[in-house]
Amino acid sequence: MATIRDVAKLAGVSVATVSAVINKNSGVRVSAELTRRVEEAIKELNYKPNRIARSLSKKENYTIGYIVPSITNFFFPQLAKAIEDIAFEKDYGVYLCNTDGKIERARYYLDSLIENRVAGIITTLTWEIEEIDFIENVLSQNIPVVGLAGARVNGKIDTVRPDDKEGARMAVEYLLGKGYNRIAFIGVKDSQTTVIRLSGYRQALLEAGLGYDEGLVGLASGFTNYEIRDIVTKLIRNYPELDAIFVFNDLMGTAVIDVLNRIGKKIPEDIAVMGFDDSIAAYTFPRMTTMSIPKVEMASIAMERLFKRINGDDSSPLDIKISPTLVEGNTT
Amino acid sequence: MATIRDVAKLAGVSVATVSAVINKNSGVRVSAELTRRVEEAIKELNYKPNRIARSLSKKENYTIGYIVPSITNFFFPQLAKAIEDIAFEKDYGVYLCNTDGKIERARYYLDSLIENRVAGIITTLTWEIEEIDFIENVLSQNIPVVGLAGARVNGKIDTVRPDDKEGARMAVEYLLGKGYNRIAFIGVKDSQTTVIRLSGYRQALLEAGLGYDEGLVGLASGFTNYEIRDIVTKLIRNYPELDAIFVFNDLMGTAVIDVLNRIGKKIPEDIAVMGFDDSIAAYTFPRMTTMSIPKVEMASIAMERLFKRINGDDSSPLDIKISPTLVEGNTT
DNA sequence: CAGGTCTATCTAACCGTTTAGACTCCTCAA
DNA sequence: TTGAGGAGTCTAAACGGTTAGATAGACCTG
Repeated sequence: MATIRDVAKLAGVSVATVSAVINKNSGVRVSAELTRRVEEAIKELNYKPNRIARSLSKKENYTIGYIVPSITNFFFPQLAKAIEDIAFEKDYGVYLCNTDGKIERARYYLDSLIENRVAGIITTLTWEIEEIDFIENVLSQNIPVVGLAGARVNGKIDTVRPDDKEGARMAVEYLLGKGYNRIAFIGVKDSQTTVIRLSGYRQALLEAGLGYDEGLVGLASGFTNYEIRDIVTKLIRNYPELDAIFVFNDLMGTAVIDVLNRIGKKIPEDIAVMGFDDSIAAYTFPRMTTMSIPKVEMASIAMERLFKRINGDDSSPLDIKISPTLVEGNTT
Repeated sequence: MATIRDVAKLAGVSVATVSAVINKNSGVRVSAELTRRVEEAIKELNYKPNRIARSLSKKENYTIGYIVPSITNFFFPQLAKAIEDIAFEKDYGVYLCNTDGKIERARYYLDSLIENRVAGIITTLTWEIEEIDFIENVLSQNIPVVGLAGARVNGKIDTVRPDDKEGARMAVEYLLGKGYNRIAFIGVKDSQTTVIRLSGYRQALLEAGLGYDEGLVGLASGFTNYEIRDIVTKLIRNYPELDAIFVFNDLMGTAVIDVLNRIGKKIPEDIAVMGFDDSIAAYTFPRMTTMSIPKVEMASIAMERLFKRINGDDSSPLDIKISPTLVEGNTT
């Protein structure tokens, strides 16, 4: 592969001149004649500057890392797209780091992103405690990190996320307003986001003067259908008067609908189902009622924060919450 | 940020020794005493090797690029996950390059991946002619490229893709077997994959002794609902006896179902709908009948080919076709 | 016309690794 | 006692860019 020295030799100039031609805007002026010769040589050799060498020399890397818990959860590709769009505009590349919910993979990627000297990292934090020291490790290497969606970890980094508690509260309030009053909640074990959404669910019930009954809360360890089947059937057995299920997110919501269909429950006549995040609600029939999270807006704000940090801003970290909005479907 | 020289100085050894300790398996032996001192210094300084420098020096880059037409099309994140999983195992990073269907973005990314000297590229080719010269450009820089899904471009690169023609033929054969005999096809304009799936549709009709009627084929320029609404209503107006629609992919299938629901058609009683790719069929209610593409298997084979090429294999390129399988749902 | 200024270009050091080859010891056989 | 061989460690030159500072003309100016 041709190098800048090959180009310089062929054009009969120095490497500095070639470099100046490549980086037109660097302030160094090159005569028309030499510019022409350099450009010809570049074409002749099909020369492509080596960004690795450039990064090393300039100590800057036009790459960011995006750490995502599950790229197959329909919610995240939409964030990924928004992130990638903005990065593209700014000439940044994006490293895709899918942790698959495994903390050792998050650890590996965080380390790997440091070693690759990325300019910054966008991450969805899902674990909580164990992550803190990794993040601090990254920050101590002067690589900014911004949390996108997920739960807040500490006050050390900017976070941009949906107002999960308020969103869940609104969702349950909506269900109550529709006349449902035996509402279950199904979420994910060991998920801080579940804890927060659950607290909104609880608050709405208490505000309405209804008690909070732990028996109405089911937590699954993942998104696999058979576990959700157990949870749903158990709920129905224990609470025959159950008339609505508020589910942690859309993906899980589809699993719940599937189970209800199989056991012959009519939606929404027998039981209403409501999702959260609007990642897939628009693609189900009947359309699932859900709380929509403005993903593009959220990702934009996160990226904006990240680039501010990359450019040296060290004001104190912000925790930005974005309000979800109700999208009424036909499952309630 | 600490460098290898800082570590060497603190440990009182040479950089070569530090390097040997970091790369244990390099064959160079280091005494226990010096190893200990180096490791202590690394910890003390929180030293992380700079992979950019390493890449430059070793002329190898543990990164591959994944060029994807649309990360928000549910089909692709599933491929992305499979690719990322395999890359992770081999200690490779993945650059996510979302072209959004824009050829200038594909061009940009291909160039950028060359400049970043990635080890290889996995790409879904969607355009056809214009892409060829880009791909050749990449190959001429000795960066292997493997086509995953999408249509074949030329005989210069390995391609791994579903057998689209056979899959479409099977789909239509299945519909005919169920007794439907006025079957429309809806696809995407300027898509080579549409052309291929369409040819399978045509073949099945001809094999069954039914004619091929161009009026039954609708092509949309994208996946937006209102355009699909026009296509569907026009089809129904022109062919009142229409009893089934075979749709290019699942994503589009959901749009078709949505339109049919809105105009009061019952599925599958009035009209059957069948998708392709099984990217989202499992999440719709009723579950959509579709042709399933074994995504993980396909991605694995593509990655296997890519790593063979990275390791110098230059046997002639293969075009590997994977047979889709029918997944019967409740929309037919 | 000497000296100053400006412009275009070049030389060489540097970014942080890897690694070939040189250099020391040390051991052991002849 | 000598010298060959090997183990452990080091020095210094790459890798392919960027860029500060040097250099050489060209052009003014008093």
